[in-house]
This record gives sequence, structure tokens and C-alpha cells, in this order.
Amino acid sequence: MKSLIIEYLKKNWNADQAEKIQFSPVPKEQEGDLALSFFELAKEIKKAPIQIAQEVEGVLQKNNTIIEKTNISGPYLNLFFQNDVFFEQVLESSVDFVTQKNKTIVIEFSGPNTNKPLHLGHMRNHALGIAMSNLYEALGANVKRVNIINDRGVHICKSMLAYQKFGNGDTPEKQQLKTDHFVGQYYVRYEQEFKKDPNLKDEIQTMLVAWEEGDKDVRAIWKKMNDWTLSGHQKTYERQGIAFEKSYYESDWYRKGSEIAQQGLKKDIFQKRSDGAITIDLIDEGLDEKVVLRADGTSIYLTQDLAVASQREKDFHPDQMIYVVADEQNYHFKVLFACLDRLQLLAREKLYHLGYGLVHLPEGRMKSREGTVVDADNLMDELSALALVEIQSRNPDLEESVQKQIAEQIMNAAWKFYLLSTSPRKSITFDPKKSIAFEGATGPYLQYAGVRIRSILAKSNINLGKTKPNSSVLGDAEKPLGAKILAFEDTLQQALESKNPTYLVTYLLELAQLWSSYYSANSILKADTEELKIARLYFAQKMYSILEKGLGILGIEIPEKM
RNA sequence: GGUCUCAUAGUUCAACGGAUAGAACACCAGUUUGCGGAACUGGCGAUCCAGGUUCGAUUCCUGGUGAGACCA
Repeated sequence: MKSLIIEYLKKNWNADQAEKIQFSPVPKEQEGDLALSFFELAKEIKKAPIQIAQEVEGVLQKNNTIIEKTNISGPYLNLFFQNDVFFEQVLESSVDFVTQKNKTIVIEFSGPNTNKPLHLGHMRNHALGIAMSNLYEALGANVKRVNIINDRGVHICKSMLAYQKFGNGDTPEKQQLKTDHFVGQYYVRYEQEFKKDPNLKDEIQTMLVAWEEGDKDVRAIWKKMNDWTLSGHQKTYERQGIAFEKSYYESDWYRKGSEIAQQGLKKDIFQKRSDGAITIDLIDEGLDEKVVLRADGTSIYLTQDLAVASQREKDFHPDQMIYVVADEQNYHFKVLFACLDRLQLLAREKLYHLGYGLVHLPEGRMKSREGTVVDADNLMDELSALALVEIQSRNPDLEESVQKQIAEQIMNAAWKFYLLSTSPRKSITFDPKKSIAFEGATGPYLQYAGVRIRSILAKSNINLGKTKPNSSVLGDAEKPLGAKILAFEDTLQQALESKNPTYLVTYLLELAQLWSSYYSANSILKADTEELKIARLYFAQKMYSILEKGLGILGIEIPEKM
């Protein structure tokens, strides 16, 4: 609808100025289908907004095939569309918009440690990573989802040492535990034992050195335990609908930064400090002087990340590289991006850190050492079990395997929607009761709206491909929903540009609310005339396809029944 | 101590610098012959404080207050 108006104004008014008109929805209390405003344009051509509004109104009034009538309210020009054209646009609107064609986007998310299972913090990370990568993909980009595995270091040795000392050759199979949970036990065990015997710290150091030197036994334990953890993580990823293109392991990369450090030194981008450490001076960016390589030649996270980023550039030649990492690492990424840019490994414009606030519990921050971590698998099990109870009471005739599958779909909808409905920048206080709610502004509410539409479409017995709808029979009842449907494209674009899926979440919620409200007041299958029924069925189908597409981007499926 | 982020109904969250700040939960009052009530309708109720920029500020700037993160 917007493009029709702009095209018309370009031809019949002023091509340059037409592009600068701003569009907005009409507030509840005002009348009209779409509002135009001219604040930006007014500034530029130094005319009063009202004057421009009147001018544009005069032009648009001549086009009575699109515009039924207009009214000026203050600086706004409100348009009333001709029903048939408006609904034709709605019914023919696409759900596929390609704005990112030929663009390659690398998105890093998850970033697990191999000493314990995934937790609630990862779930927020995953929700964002899933949504952002799907969003880019939906808009036509070539998306590479990548993972970085933190599989070495002191914290990894902790679970290894505990296993070596207290494990007695136990295995996940014997314990009947998910393999990553089995490993996690030993991490907790270490912390308990350490409280009794602080000398364990020395043993950790010894083990770390042994690992570095390639000690056979230590490496064997390391390999075994990492395999357990990673295969456990893999199951969780699959359950959440995540598949990575490639994983980068810290153990492969932690030494490879020194080469880059030497290069930087040659190019005079890095400096050698009197104590032998290699540093970069970022004081002019307000970031201090940072050590890139320690005096003893060991690298730090920064160096390693430089090497990994450089490898990803070789692997994928991305147009953009997005890191989904908690905002406690804001500073790290500023430094990393400055280094990559100065070394000409990756231009700053290509790099983006999608930071997000921590997930707090009502009683404070999660601490794995203190056992206050909300485990991802356990939370998912809990959600799934609650959903299953509901399904069993509502759909007792379904096979149990189907019921379970639907429970999983509802479980995924619940946590993804919950964690995406807060803007990434803000921290979230995790309220267990709300996170498992299925009523109100929740993922399951949206799924439910979808299920009902599908149920109607299935009962209609009309082959929608064959009949052509008469869009002119649709009217005021469908207007608000129609306008919302037309806003889908802008919403996706806005979410993409701001790298904030919350815009899509809000949109889908409003869409479903409009639908539910419309649906309860207007019968589709029992519409007054056959013609109206057919038009409404098409309308419902359009509504469904938007819902399905939008939820799909959030990683949420609409179940068959629920 | 320095840097960054956040502050909106009782609670959890929305709001490209634009019309009377929008939802959900909770609370109160309703929807029986329904295409699926995990739903719908109505009510109650909010921009931390003080300045500034602007025709217009929840949004931008400055200074406070409070919370969190990071760097020494």
C-alpha cells in the first residue's frame, strides 16, 4: 500500500520529496487506515508540515481508485483506502522479502565450556542466535552459524582432576546420566573438595602444565570428558533446533595468535613493552593500552580471538560477522574489533557484537560454583512435562508419541518467546512461574492462534487455489488486521537493522491479538455470504502464513494440535 | 577510582524524536447455544530527580540518585 502511494506521488507530485514522507499507523482515537507525516520533509524544504499535508492531500484526492477519502488532523494526513485495492494488497502481499541477497553472515553463538552442561544463560544466547540467524536467512542472506568451544584451561582441568581423583572409572552409562551432566558433577565436586583442601589448586596447575606438554594420560582424560560434554551439548542443541556450520575449538587456536602478534609488531600496530609483552595502544579510542601477547609468549583470549576471526574470514569471507556474547564482554569486543580493523584483517563495519544482559535469578546472579545455576535440560524437561499434562487433557486421543512431540514444540515456544520478549541490552530477572506460563503474552498463545486458524482452514473444504476471492467484500472488521499484515516487511527490516528480534516478537503478539479479537467477533465459516466466506478464508490463510513465517524466524513451530 | 549499560502501571516487559505512552500478569466485572475458552470484552493503574536542545523528549545532551557489568 505504501509503495502504491509513493509511486503515485512520485509521478504526480514530486519524485524526491515523495521518498521522504513518513508513514505511521493511525492511533486508535483517530480515523483512517494509514497516516502520513512530513516532519522530516518540512525541515528540509522549510515549509510547514500542515502546508505540505494539504498539498499532498490535493494530489492524492485525485486518485480515487486507491484513496477513498482523506482527512487532515494537525500535521498528519490520514488516508482511507478503497476497500478492494487495500485488501487486494493484503491478500497478495508476500511473506518473502529479499533484502540481504548475496550477503554472507557469520553468526557466532553459544560458546560453551566443556566442563559442564548448558544453563539458562546459554538459553538467552541461543534464543538470540537462533532468531538473528533465521532472520538474516529469511531475508535472503547466506548464514553461517558457528560455535566457539572453550575446551581448555583451568576450569576444564577442575572437572578432570575431580574425575581422576574421585571418579573411580565411573561412566555416564553406569550413572544413567546425560553425558554432559555427568561431567558437570565433577566440576561441582572439585569446588566442594577445594573448600576442604586448598592445595588442590597446585594439582590443577600441575595438570594444566601436563596438558600443555601433551601428557598422554591427561590428554586421554581430557579427550574422554570433552567428548562426553560435547555429545551432551549436541543433544541439547538438537532439541532446541540448533545446527552449527562449524565449531572452532579453543585448544586448536590458543597458540596461533602469536603469529598475528608478530605481524602486528612488524606493521608497527603493536608495540613491544620494556618487559617484553606485546601491546596495542588504544588510548585514543578510550580503551587503554592492552596486552596482546604476554612476555612469556603465552597468549590471552584476545590473541586467540584474533586468530579465530582471521580464520573465519578465510573460511567464509563474510560481509558481516556477528558475535552473540553476553555484554559483560563489551570491552573485550571493542578491543578485539579495534585490533582486527587496524591489522586490516576485518574492517570494523563488518563486525558486530550483539551483547545481551545477564539472566538473574530472583535471589541474584547465577553462580555455578554455588549450585544456583538453572540447568537448560532440566528447565526444558520441566516445561515439556507441564505442556504434556495440558495436551493429554485436551487431546486424550492422540498417540503418546505425538503428544510428547507437541509438548516439545510448546516447550520451545515458551522459553524462546519469553527470553526474546525483553530487549537484548536489558538484563532479565528469571521468574520461573512466568517463564512456564502458557497464557497471555506467551509463545504458546501465538501457537494456539495458529492452530485455530489451521483448524478453520481444514474444515472449510474449499480449495483456495481455485477460487478467486472478491477482496471488496472485506471491510472495517478486517482493516486493522490487514494493516498489520502489510507492516510485516517493515518489522523484519527493523528487527534486522537494529539486530533486535524483540521488534518481531512484539509484532507477532499484536498480530495474534488482533486476530483473536477479530476471530471471536466475526465468523469465517458461517459468514453471511459464500463470497465473504471465501474472502475471509483467504484472509485467514494470509494471516497464518505471516504467523508461521514470523514464528519460524524465532525458532518456534506451530503444532498440528494443542 | 575509571569506562559502559539500565531505570516506564503493584509486577514483568513494549514504544524509528511525533497524535491521548502499548501489552501481559495480578486485581475487579463480564462473555453459555462457539469456526478449539491455552480464548474474548470492559475496568483499575506508570515515564527516577533537576536542568538543557527541539515546533514536539520515555527517546538526544548535562548533572544527580539507584541497580548491574567491565577495567585497574
